[in-house]
Order: sequence, then C-alpha cells, then structure tokens
Amino acid sequence: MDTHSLLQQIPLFAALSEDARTRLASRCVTRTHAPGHVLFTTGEPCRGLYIVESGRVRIFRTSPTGREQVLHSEGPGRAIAELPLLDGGAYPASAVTEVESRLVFLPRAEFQALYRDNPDVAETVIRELGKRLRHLVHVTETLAFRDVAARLASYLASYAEQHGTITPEGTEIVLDRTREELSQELGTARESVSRALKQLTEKGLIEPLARKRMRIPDVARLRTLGRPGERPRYE
Amino acid sequence: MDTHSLLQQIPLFAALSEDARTRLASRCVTRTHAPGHVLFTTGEPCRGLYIVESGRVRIFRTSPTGREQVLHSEGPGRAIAELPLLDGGAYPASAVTEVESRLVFLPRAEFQALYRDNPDVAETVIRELGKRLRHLVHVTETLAFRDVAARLASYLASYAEQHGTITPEGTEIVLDRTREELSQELGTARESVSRALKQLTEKGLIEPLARKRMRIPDVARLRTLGRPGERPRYE
DNA sequence: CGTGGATTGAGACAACCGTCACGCTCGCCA
DNA sequence: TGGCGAGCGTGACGGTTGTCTCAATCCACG
Repeated sequence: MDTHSLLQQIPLFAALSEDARTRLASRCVTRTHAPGHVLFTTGEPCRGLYIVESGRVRIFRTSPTGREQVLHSEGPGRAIAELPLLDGGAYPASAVTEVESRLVFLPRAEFQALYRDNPDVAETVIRELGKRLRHLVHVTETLAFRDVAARLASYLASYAEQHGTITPEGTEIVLDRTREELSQELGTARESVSRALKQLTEKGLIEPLARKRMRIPDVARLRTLGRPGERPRYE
Repeated sequence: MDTHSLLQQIPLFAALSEDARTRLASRCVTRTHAPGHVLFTTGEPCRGLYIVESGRVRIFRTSPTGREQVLHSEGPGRAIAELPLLDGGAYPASAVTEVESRLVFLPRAEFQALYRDNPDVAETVIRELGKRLRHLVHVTETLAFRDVAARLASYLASYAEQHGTITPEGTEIVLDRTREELSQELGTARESVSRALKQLTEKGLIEPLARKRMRIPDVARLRTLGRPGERPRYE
C-alpha cells in the first residue's frame, strides 16, 4: 500500500485535505522491521511519530531486574508516541516490534507543522490520548487489586470477545502468544501464568484444546472468575 | 475569591478573552464540601467539570474488597474529570474531597460550548491529559515492579522535592497524611506502610522527627532506596 | 526421521504482603 | 482530669508470587 492511501485510513489524518495528506506522505519514511526491533526506549528524546502499517508494536516498561510490563500494544492503523510529540517530553516507555512490522515514520518537525496548521487534528489526538488513559486506569486497577489468575481471566475474556469464534460448546480462541509474552502483558512471571492457567482449568472456566487453542464455555463467568453474584464490568 | 479571577488563574482558561471568561463565570456554581464528600463514582455518566479552588480531591478506584488505589490527587487550580467530558464516556474513577474543599462546577454543556468555540483550549487540555498519562505510567510501573518500601521511598522523595524545606541536615517534610491515606496512594495496606517506614528508618534513609514530620538526609539516595550504582530517574 | 532449541509444566523455597488481633499513644472534649 | 476514639506499631499467620531448577514436550529445520 502506498503511504498516501495508508494515511487516509488513519483516524488521525482522515480529516486532512488531499493536498495536506499528499504533502505529509512525501515526508514519511516507511520501513520494515524484523521481530524484536527496538523503536525507542524509555527516556529517549522523541524523534517522531510511528504509524503501524502492518504487524504489531508492544509498548512497555522494564524493571531493574529485567521484567517487563506491557502498557499497550498497537496493530495496523494505530499511531505510537503521540504523547511525547505533543508535550515535548521524552518517550515514557519503550517500544519493540512483536512480529515483522511495516512502519511509517513521520519526523517530529513535520508532525508539529501539521498540528499547528490543522486544529482538527487536536480533536482526534485528544480522543486517542483519552483511550490510552482509560486503558491505563484499567491496567493500574488490575495490578493493584487482582491476583494473577484474575488478571489472566480478564485478559482471556477480553481476547475471546475480540478474536474468539463462537461454537455450540462455547467460545474458542487461538492464543498466538507464549506464556512469556502473556506474563509480560499481565505484569507477572512465566511460571505464574502456567499456574493460573491450571487453576482456571481446574475451575472449569477454560478447556485447553491444543497448544495454543482453548475453549471458554462461558466468557462472562470467566471474567468474574466464576464468582456468582459479581456483576461483570462494562468499561 | 470570585469565580472570574479564579478562572483567570487556571491554565485551562487563561487564554480566553475577558468576555468569554465572564460568560463562563456566570455559568459556574461554587460550593464548599466537607471532607469525605463524594463528587462522583466510577461508571457514573459525566455531569461536568470540577475545578479545585481550595482543598484537595482524591481520584481513585475501589477494589471489590474495599481497598483503594489512588490514581492522582489534585489541589488548588487544578481541574478534574476533563477526560470523560472530552470523549463523552463515564467517569473512569471515583472522586472524594480529602479535606474541606471549595469547588467550582461547570456543567457539561457549558464546557463543550467553550471547547467548540476556543480551539486554543484543546492545546491546554492535551497537555493536562499528557501529564495524567505520564503520571499513570509511573503508577503502573511502581505497582508492577516495586515493593512497598520502594514505592514509599519514591513517593516520599517526590513529596520532599515538591513540599520539603531544605536544612543543613537534609530536607524536612511535613506529611499531613495518615498511614491509611498513604497506603491508598501506594496501593497497599496501612500496616505495610508502617513496616516500610521502619525499614527506611533503619537504613538511615529517613529520620522521624515528630508525628508527621521527618528529615531526609539525601533525597536522591532515598529515591534509589540507597542502592548504589542505580541511576535516579528523571521523568 | 532425527536433532536442537524454544516452550512448557512442575516442585521447592523464600520473600513479600494482606489480614487479623492486640495494645499503646496522642489529642480532644466533657 | 478522666475517658474516648482515631491513629499507630507490632507480632503472627497464611496465601500469593517470583525465582531457581529440572525434565518433558513441541516444533522447525535439516
């Protein structure tokens, strides 16, 4: 796909005029990165905006002992690092490609010119920041209050709602992540994820089908960890 | 203080014209609330914007078992609940006054009109959201990675930098919070705060002076928990 | 079909932490 | 001055979790 039509599909730039978009497209640099490529790390000064054309980028923080906590991860059509561009600060987290990814890079100066000339862009940026903020509130809460099993259950339930296929016996999902990657999303250790999975299986909340496939008889019950009388959360 | 001159001092409205500010002031409702007054709770539809004239408001989430996790707390001149106003969603957290507080309330419709007519306001809002986002990233990280002592140390260090008075023997702070409130900020229990304080005292990182006063010989060392060779974080 | 590296499961262990229980101190007010 | 309640410190206890270790399993690739 050429850069121009890609920009057209991105909410951030959808409202721009043809001209503005063409100009923008000419300033972009598109590159393909192998899995595990580091785009930037925590504390670096911000160089520009990344847009995911294909693949997936993980945004995370690293602990002194090397553990990771994923803050969010973005797929095709999503932008990365709007925040430091806007307030002029450093990257608050690190970013790395999870799989082979094609990324469009827009240098800082270009974005700022765009931002100055098109006040409408601000509206979209605010919405994006808002989403991030709400998501982070959720992450914060689960870290503060929920044990690993509950975090995993909530994660699997959300995943099933988004990517699951419904069968007569329940929702089936294909989890294309290793326990290691899961542990990073949930802010815990690989082994704890294994234990939590076993725990959920014993409670009948999930049924392992194959290495990376499982069935969820009742997604709502999984979300509440099978505790009756607890209202599901709509967020 | 009258509402008009208060609005003038708030970044969000500083860039407005005299007329706009006068009009805005006429739509505001100012009220004084006793400590512990609930402004709104998680999930409620958003009614409007609050501005803290005096006092302090705590924004937090509550766990099913009743524990609290403070997301942030705002003092004089700060606005509350911009996010749900902007994206039209529900309040993502609950808010309660920590002390007797005087609050200016601006109904939702008024804010939206303001926001539509003054694109400059967007700029300020983005900055505010950005600050929140960065702060939440920090909260998330400490919850995921740091034990209670480290969280407390980091909290005290920040507090000292902002509110401490420098003496020849170090920085002195007056912590006008109970252990209970501290535990809610740090996402832990009252007793754990006591134990962590003792731990920091034994390491010589803090020196208790009176009930609510303590001295910090070396703020930077406190932040890194006294571990040598660890770089302090500038964020 | 075989092999080696990646992934996973499992057990042991210690550290951390939330909770409960109890007693003390301090400040306030009658 | 006496009492009362909020705030606080401390010990005990158990559950959760991170870490370490080892073996089993899977899978891509020759």
